[in-house]
Amino acid sequence: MKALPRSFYERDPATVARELLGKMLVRRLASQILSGKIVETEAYYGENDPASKAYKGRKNFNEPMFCEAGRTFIYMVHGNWLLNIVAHPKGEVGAVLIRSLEPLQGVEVMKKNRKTENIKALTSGPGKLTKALAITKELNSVDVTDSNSDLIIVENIEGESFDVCTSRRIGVKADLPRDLRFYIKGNIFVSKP
DNA sequence: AGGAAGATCTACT
DNA sequence: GTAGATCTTCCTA
Repeated sequence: MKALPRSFYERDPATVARELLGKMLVRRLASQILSGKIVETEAYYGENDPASKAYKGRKNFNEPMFCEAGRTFIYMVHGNWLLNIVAHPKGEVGAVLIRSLEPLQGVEVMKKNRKTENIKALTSGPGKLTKALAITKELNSVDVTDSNSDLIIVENIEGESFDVCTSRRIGVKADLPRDLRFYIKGNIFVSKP
């Protein structure tokens, strides 16, 4: 299992968000592996983006966004942990929010974590997928390019193709006049078609 | 101390 | 399908 290189994340957040679609997110637990295909993402910038956590400058909790690309940035909103991957060209600030996954390995564990038998409800939303994969603040700032990490992102199984759709970001109070949300067309695990 | 935040679940009109 | 309560941290006063 080979993680994507750091250079993948050292580009414009929107580009990274677009290209993360179809990649595999792998969560390594003590006894098992949980994984899912990334089907929905959103890009966030730094000081020029009013919706970004980094908008009001560097704080303790958003520290990772200002650091090396290719790490996680996890924070709590409305009682849910949300998973971001730090992504930006060197010297800039930005991150990509993982909004939903398609479950691949460890579905039974995910069902237990989510307390539901409904496959469609397992990972079809940013707060849901973190519960399903047992992602909490403990995984904040983990390096997803290091194959030894408990959370990594790897290249997709080859040969799969799909159409990409874009839209405005979801749930954002003050959005930029751009489409910064990307998702796989027709995938049932996308939170909002 | 108080309120806002990238959301989710439930229960209804 | 929409509306409301409630989820848990971190920020600002």
